[in-house]
Amino acid sequence: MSDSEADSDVDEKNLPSREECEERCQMFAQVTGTDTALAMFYLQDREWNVETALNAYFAETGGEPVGSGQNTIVGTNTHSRTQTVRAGPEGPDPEPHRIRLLSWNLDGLDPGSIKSRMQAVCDIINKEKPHVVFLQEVTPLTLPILEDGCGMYQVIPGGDNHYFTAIMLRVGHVQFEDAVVTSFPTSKMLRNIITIKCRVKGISFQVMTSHLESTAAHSDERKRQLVRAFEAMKHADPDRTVIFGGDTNLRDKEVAQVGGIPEDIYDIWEMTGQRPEAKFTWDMRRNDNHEYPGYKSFLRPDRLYIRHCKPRSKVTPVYFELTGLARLPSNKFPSDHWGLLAHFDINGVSKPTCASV
Amino acid sequence: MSDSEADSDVDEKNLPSREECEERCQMFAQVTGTDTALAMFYLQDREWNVETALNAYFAETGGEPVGSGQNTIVGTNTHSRTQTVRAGPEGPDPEPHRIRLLSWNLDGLDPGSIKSRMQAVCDIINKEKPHVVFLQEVTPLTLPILEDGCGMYQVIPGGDNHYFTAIMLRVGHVQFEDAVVTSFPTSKMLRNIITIKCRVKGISFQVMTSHLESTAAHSDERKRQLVRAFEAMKHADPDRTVIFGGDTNLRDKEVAQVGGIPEDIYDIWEMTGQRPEAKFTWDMRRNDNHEYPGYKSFLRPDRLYIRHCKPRSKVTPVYFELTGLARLPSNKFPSDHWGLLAHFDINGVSKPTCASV
DNA sequence: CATCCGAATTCG
DNA sequence: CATCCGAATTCG
Repeated sequence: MSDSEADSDVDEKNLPSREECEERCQMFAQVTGTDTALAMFYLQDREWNVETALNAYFAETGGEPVGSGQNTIVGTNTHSRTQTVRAGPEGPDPEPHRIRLLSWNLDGLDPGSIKSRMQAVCDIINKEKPHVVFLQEVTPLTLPILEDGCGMYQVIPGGDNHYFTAIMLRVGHVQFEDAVVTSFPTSKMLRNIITIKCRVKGISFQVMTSHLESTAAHSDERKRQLVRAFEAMKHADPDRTVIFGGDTNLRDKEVAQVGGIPEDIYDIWEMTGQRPEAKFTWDMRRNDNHEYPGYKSFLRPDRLYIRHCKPRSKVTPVYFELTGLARLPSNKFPSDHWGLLAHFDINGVSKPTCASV
Repeated sequence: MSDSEADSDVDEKNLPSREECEERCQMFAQVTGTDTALAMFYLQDREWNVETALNAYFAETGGEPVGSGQNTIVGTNTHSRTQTVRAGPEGPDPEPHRIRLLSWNLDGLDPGSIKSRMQAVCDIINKEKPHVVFLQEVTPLTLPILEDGCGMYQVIPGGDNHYFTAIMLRVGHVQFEDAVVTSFPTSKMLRNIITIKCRVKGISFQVMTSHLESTAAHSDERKRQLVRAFEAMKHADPDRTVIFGGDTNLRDKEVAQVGGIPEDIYDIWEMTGQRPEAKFTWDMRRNDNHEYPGYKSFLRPDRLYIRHCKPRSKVTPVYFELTGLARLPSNKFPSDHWGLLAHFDINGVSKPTCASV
């Protein structure tokens, strides 16, 4: 939406820096499953444009081209080059086997310290550099703060008034393919799902976030929405690794009441060992952003689910942690929810040798 | 329990009346699938004792004897003879193909007009003469009223304090075999199931009643109890027709939440045409035994379920009606619930010719 | 500008 | 002697 104001100070005819060229070789090698020597062969004749090089490679080798459909990676790559220059040169990926995803309900509805809370969220995102970020309770006021504060990210909001969800993709590291926003037909709270198809390190993903119907009183609608999300995961292209999550507002008994998690879908907190210290993502015992007299509830509304691609999984969830646990100078936490940071390893990929580091 | 105080005024050596003999011939013919001529042949040499005659018949023809197990029909038959004499002679069964079952929450907890309400219930039972009666909210005060007022019935209570369920069997028409009371382990309201094995017109039944956990707030416990009841129905002897019901306190969505009614179990109100006038068994719009300002709820807490015997069903539910719809002189209804009266037809049995009527 | 839990209670 | 509904509200 407001992602192009910084483009003018960069001459697109200039070649990228040596470090940037190395990074693009790594990316090409990652996506194609080849090596940096071949990458350099394709990139140096195409002004180091990764998309052009990849399309040429796939056209010659008969593989799948990048960026099919209406939304291609052209805009993303342009953005990527701009942003990468603005953010300064990066070295080669220190964790080529690792993919990270953050999900966070930002409590944009609480006006207290809203700007510094959102800036703290940006600082954490920029430090952790997750490839994909799921956000809930973004507002018209907080969206520009997040966009400005996370210049390295492409932001796809799921709404534009009151409060809504958004997905952020790390430019230059996530190849955006397609985004669709699907409303829940019987939601009384304008709830929906954002579904984005993208590639990360050569792996095709479908990432989906939602903020399912809130409060105990709306359990039935929430369960309907959960069932729809599970159905969408099940029916996604088998080639894609599907990750759905966000603020589901779920109670465990509700998951049981809809028949449990479907057979081929897994709760990422559960499959990474059910670490108790990462369980309660909304915990009044530790988080006093909202003070109510008398009660100290702790729940796990924020959840992530994965459905692997077929015929075999390409990533493995390896670690699940909470973030946003530190108080800000205002004495508030960034949100009343903790953020969820999930780490995935790419299966069967060992760290490549990095000759130039 | 208190079923023998009237025995002394009857000489057991006396032969039954002509009408009683005819009735016993009908019963024998019904059970054996023969005719009244053969029945008379067996009965007249055995002092018109139906059980002895039936056992002789089955011993000679290799069929299944009546009254296996610890609880035999001996006691019931003795009772039957007594009660029938006390109640006066009956003619032959005017509806030999018909079996009837009544279920009713009697609201014994409401002290208002309690005795006349319970007497009205007895009057209805004695008029309708259902073979089996399921009662809920019987109390220590109301149990003796029901026992005294329904002398033609054997009463098996499921508890003895506060309030509880009971099953009544029409003596001489229902052959009692066995009764078990099974507590729900997590009930906070002492709820249980009475399970009775019996025979009616030659058909083996397992009849079960319960008063499932009450109030909207205890939905989860109620659903657990429902699942247990369904499991008990499913696992009953395949030879038996199983009828479970009572005040289930169910809302339709709760049935859906436990996965719906199991495949081989049917809701008798539904399978008899879902007659709207027989739907709401607790209807504040029509029943003002309890007056609350402001709300007029109507629900269907009282339900009956059937699981047929294998390999094919022996009875068919044909009609489902409400009872207790008339105001008493006190202006109260017999209970705040209507009673459910279900009518079953025995499959493939046409009315026998009644030569002597 | 905003109040999310959940058992108990109110009130229509 | 007894208060069962259910959405909204309270209060811990």
